Amino acid sequence: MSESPRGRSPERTPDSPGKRAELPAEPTQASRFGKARTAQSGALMEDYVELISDLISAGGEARPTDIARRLGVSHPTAIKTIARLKREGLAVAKPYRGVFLTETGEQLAERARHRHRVVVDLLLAVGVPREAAELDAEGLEHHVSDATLAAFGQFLRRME
Amino acid sequence: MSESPRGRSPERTPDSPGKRAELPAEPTQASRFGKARTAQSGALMEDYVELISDLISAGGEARPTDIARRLGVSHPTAIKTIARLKREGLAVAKPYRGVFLTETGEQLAERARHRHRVVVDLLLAVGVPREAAELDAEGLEHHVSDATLAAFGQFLRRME
DNA sequence: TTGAAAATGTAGCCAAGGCTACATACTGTG
DNA sequence: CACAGTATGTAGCCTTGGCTACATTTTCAA
Repeated sequence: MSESPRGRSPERTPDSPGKRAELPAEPTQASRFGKARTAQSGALMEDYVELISDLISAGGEARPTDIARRLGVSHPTAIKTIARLKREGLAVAKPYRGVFLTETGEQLAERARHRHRVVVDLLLAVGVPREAAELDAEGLEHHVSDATLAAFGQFLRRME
Repeated sequence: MSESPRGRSPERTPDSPGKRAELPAEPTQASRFGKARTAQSGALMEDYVELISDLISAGGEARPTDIARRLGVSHPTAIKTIARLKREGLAVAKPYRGVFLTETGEQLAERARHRHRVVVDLLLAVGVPREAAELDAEGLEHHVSDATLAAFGQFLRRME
């Protein structure tokens, strides 16, 4: 993902002011939404690298079939995504050999894992039942900014 | 979104047990991911209905161009999504007239708005800076389950 | 009242992320 | 060692969510 050749072109239709509008355009909100949406892109990649990292730790290898099963997708889907991981320099894999992470991929996995842990802990700390916390963290973790993550960390430390 | 004719077919490849795998398949995790991913689908719809509702409240009408600008997308994108909103019975619109929400759409908007508010409040309550809270809530709100939302509410009430 | 500017709508393209169906490589047992 | 049964990989299709380019309506100011 990161910077695909399409992306949000910085010069969109000028979208001239518009007399009729009593709403002040509010460019702030646009960037908000834009941010949220773009961020969502890397989410899948993170899930993959995190899982691959886990599989390797747990069993010494990460095979497409296992990855597919764990993510609840068909194996072609997994393979296609792994190909993208390779394209983006996060993973390496030779045909019929397992998948491995590059240095970059491992770092991403580590960060994802950390974020996941903090998010789950925070949810538990504010009283979310364990089950829901684990479930929701999966979706939430990809939308937590560094600032928010830092705040979570502080909150958790403050509560010990 | 909801139930498009494609969706996750319940009978996928049986993906037979597999002898070599020391990892226990863990169907739980698969559903976790699946859940998170599927949930993500409705996110865009919610953003739209919420925004349309806001625009109507604020200015009496919701026009595609405003919607597009506020969401940071091109107007054809907005129009296309609005068409989908109509298909799914969340909105109505006659050509060159503004967009309006159906009863269902209004309800969805209300729920989305509520969720958004609670999420922002919770973030603030645990010490996330206002700026980050507003920004992140946009992405987070769509991944908060009812159970988690309830827990957030309780936490906030407990702290008042 | 008319015509240019803005808003709206349409067509067609792209990538991501899914899936099914089919083809190929591996591997382990008989 | 051969071959059946997995695991891998490929091809082709679909929907969502974006975009640009172009066409059509509305609107408003002269």
